Amino acid sequence: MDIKRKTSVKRQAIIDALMAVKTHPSAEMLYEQLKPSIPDLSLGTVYRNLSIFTQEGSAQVVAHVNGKERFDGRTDAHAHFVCRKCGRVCDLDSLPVYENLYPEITENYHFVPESYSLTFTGLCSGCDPEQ
Amino acid sequence: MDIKRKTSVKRQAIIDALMAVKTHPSAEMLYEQLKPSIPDLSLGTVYRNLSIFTQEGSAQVVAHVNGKERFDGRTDAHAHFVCRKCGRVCDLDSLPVYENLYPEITENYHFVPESYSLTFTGLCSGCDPEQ
DNA sequence: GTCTGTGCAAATTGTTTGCACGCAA
DNA sequence: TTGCGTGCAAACAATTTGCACAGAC
Repeated sequence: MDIKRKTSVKRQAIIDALMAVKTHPSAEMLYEQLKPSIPDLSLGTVYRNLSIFTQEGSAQVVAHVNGKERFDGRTDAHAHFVCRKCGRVCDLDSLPVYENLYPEITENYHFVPESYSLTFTGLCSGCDPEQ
Repeated sequence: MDIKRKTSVKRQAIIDALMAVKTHPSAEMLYEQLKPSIPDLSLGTVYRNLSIFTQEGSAQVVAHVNGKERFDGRTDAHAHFVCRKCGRVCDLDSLPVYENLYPEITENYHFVPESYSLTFTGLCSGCDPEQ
């Protein structure tokens, strides 16, 4: 039995914005982005809806940068890169996928994996002094 | 030029405890563990030193569970498993290591990886209803 | 003596929540 | 009309920080 949800302009705007964007925004970044077009939006609503999306599986937390959760509207398995200097979070496509390790983990540890996250940390192209 | 550090009984006790333990404790878990043997230890000191260790590279944050950072005194590359029900954090040894992907990432994205984290989430052996 | 380490408590800050009202069904 | 959705502000909780003193060198 699913939880009843009504449609809502704000809820839809939040998930739309999250899916349209590649910045893996924090709740506040989303709020700032949407505020101009939805002046009566409140930060609490962004938090509430992000929490719902995360539980439903339509969004996920992909990183913690400077103490803030960063969200992703993509739900397919893919890796991320976090710049330790500027805090940028980027998708890394074209990397191998690791669901094939699930059986090995279950066999060796008797844990049942449901998802995984692969995150690389370092300097991004804008912050690497060598570039 | 390194930052000057004096030796300190408490600082040593904190890193010793972190390295001796496989629970990937939070700051408070470490505090509770050490408090009996070091009655005048303060939680702020645990936080301060964990922050130093993390910056130095002698410890790392390996997960966020229920809003709390979880630390690891192991610095070699290895994966982790986080139980979404009980919050246990375990090492997964014997999984492949992914530093070999660094050159590919640099070539494709012009990012310079310095470390990575591979974390599986699911149910642990104590929480899986099938077991 | 100088400078780092620490206890303590207050401050900070990301996130959650209670409440009254708005709005979809 | 019913009950979820939201603004607002207060509450919460993890973490950080200022300050005065303790201890290492």
